[in-house]
Amino acid sequence: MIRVRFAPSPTGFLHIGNARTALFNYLFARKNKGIFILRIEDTDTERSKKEYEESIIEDLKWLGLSWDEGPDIGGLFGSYRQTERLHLYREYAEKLLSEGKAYKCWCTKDELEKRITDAKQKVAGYDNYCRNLTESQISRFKEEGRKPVIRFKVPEKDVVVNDIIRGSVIFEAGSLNDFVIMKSNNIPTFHFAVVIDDLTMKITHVIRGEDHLSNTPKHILIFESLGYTAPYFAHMSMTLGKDRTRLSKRHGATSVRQYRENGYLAEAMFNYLALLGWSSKDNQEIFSKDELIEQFSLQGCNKSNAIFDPVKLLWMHSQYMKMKSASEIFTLAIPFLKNVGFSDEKLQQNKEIIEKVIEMEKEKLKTLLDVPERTGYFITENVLWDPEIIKKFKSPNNKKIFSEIEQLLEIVEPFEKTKIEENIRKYCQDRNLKTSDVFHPLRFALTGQTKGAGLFELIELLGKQKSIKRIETFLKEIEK
RNA sequence: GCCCCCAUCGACUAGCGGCCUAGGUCACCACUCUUUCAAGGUGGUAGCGCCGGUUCGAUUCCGGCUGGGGGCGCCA
Repeated sequence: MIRVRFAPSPTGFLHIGNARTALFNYLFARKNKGIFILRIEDTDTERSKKEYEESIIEDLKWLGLSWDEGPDIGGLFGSYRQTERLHLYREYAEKLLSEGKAYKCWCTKDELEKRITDAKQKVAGYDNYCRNLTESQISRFKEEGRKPVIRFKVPEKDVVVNDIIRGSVIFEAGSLNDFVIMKSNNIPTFHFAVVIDDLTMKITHVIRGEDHLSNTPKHILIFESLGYTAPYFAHMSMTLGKDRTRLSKRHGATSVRQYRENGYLAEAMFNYLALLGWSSKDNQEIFSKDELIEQFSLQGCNKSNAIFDPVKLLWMHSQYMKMKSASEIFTLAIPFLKNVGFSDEKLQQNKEIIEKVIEMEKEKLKTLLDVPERTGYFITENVLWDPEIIKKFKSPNNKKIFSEIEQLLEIVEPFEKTKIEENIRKYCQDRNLKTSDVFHPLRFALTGQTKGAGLFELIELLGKQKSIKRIETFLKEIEK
């Protein structure tokens, strides 16, 4: 049985790059009918926060991921929160200590710093000083009240990482120095905790970012020292920003939370992320979740880093918007409509008309955030006209046109789009007016917008009363 | 400084020695449709980083260089 995990540390919102890692793990698990595990790596007691754990879980669920074992649902191999498994790490550390595969290091920060710069070593970092301390040295350190860390005694041997995506990667002996596995506060470091957890949770495949490739020898060595074989590894390419540096604040929205708040649909994000660093052989771009699960393979993963392109995401997103029904979009857009001030009552009252407008505008809606902008003017009581644009329509001629159109609308029967169009076009012809000289100002008067749905269906939907009222108000406005 | 990974249009990618005059998607440009903004349709610009090998033949295999990314923490 294949078992994979996604192991975020709760030190911030779910990052897009991490979301992609989670997604690949998820796809791999589902494809192979395996188990997907969520594990919280909260051993950084300084930065970890419970709220972040909650938000990460929320965002993963929103994205459409589900797991079979995790901190929120439990499982046979729990706990799934590292701070709740501390006894385990201590147990294994003791074992290594007693077998002479690890040792206590009493060095202070200052001492370490000094020794490292003095030595000008090839390998940056610790010089394994505390490997061979005498009894008297140790008792002196104890008397001084020093709190030791536990370091792993790195054996002098080559380590080969057999990576599913990258092939075999060789790290030569001597490129690693003794690293800390237990901090002085008796909490494991990341390197130790991952191994113990992957071991005890029976993880079969470790799928993670390439930033961990260089750390993998450490993990393999720990597995071996404990008498186990390491799981399979697959190091996926990194997600970069436009300038080929790590995706960061500078590049705009970087957390899935932000995209969610900006009105993105989870399915589109899911689809886009899956295509970063992975592709099917047949040029397909739009995939349902099931298709993705069906077609995913680690062999299809690209080795080179991928740049996150919000523009392509947006295009893909608009494709998903088109696939949604008007009523689905309405429901999804409710929070965004409320954000601009429409009450629940108001929205429910106008549900039908909003859905009609959505139907009309659907092709143009790129995100849910566009919904209030493109439908709000239908249900608002007071249209707001941009004073700058109003200026353009202030001519006496326009006043005449508007009042005549008003009268014309008064008598159109039935009040539906073809009839309205017929009448207004005839009016233009009779007065020898260019249609565009009438259509554009009219749209602006009715909606306060210079863009939007087809003018005549817009008028029909607005209704006779509202249309006339708006023209009247607009006339007063341009008389000012 | 040492170690590791990577390298096809601006971006995501297909390509796994001859099917390549390098294909698709986004973006971009042009045309088209059109009462606006879009969307759509049609067409187009644009790429194998460089230098050496191997081979009858290299985008594809090997080496070097260059460039980009990552790691070397009592962060994860």
